[in-house]
Amino acid sequence: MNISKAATQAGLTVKTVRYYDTIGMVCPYQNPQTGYRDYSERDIAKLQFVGSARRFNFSIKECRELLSLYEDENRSSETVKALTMQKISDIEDRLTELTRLRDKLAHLASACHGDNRPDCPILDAFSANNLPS
Amino acid sequence: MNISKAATQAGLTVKTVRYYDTIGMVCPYQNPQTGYRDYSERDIAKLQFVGSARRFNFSIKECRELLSLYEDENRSSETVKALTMQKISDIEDRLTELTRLRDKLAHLASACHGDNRPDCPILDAFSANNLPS
DNA sequence: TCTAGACTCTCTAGTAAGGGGAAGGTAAAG
DNA sequence: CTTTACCTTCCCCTTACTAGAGAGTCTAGA
Repeated sequence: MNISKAATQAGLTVKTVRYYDTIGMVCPYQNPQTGYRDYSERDIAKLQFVGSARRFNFSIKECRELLSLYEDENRSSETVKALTMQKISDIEDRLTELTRLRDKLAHLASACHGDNRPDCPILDAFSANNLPS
Repeated sequence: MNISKAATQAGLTVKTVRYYDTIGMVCPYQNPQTGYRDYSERDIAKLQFVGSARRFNFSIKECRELLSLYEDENRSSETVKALTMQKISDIEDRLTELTRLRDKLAHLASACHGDNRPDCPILDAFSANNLPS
């Protein structure tokens, strides 16, 4: 299967699929005459797997780890679960941080009348070295 | 004031402060003999301002915009408020997305026993091209 | 068979926002 | 006067791709 069909099957772009080859994550057979890549069903499955994991916020490095577990017939599920729990924890940290930022910005915005007058509580807060700790 | 003191005052690293000079955001006087940067009080205030805005998740580009408003004596607050409301909206979109991801991952993790058996609902979900839409 | 258009390849460069570290000049303290 | 602590520029590294140039290849229709 050529690269554009492979990309479509996996819900990725051609550029991304090619990128996954260059970084050694999903490497299809490559015709030595033409240089064209040829994706097997197994390659497609791997692309889909990586695509899903990426959409679940796993980094490329983590995807590599998950992929090797995915391909290991004798794997145990504990490593996968640990990775996932860690990812959940990362996401929750980010959620906390973003929630706090939103609340602070909303507070500033509510104090700003937003009209043509030059005084602005938002800029005042920033210039006061107001750190969103 | 030398760059390391300026950085400390603004809660930034020296590298970051130097970077803000090279991209033309906060450019101090630079001694033509030694090449040393010399930060004025006004430069420090601008660094603090940018530092705060960055910590509030504004991009460099947005910081530039805010900074020019900050320096404009005849500004009106409506542009600042609009930028802030847009930023709040961006953050809320991200919050929604991350919350959905966390919930889906938590669901998968709860279905995974996480022991030494090789079957794993998390990997199964990924390989099933389960898209976190 | 020829050709047009669609597809593929590699390669370079760019993105955001700096971080790491080398090589070399300068300032301040003892 | 020397040591140490700064400072400078320069270049590469990071993440996860994306854009585009220039050139080769495949396929369908005339």
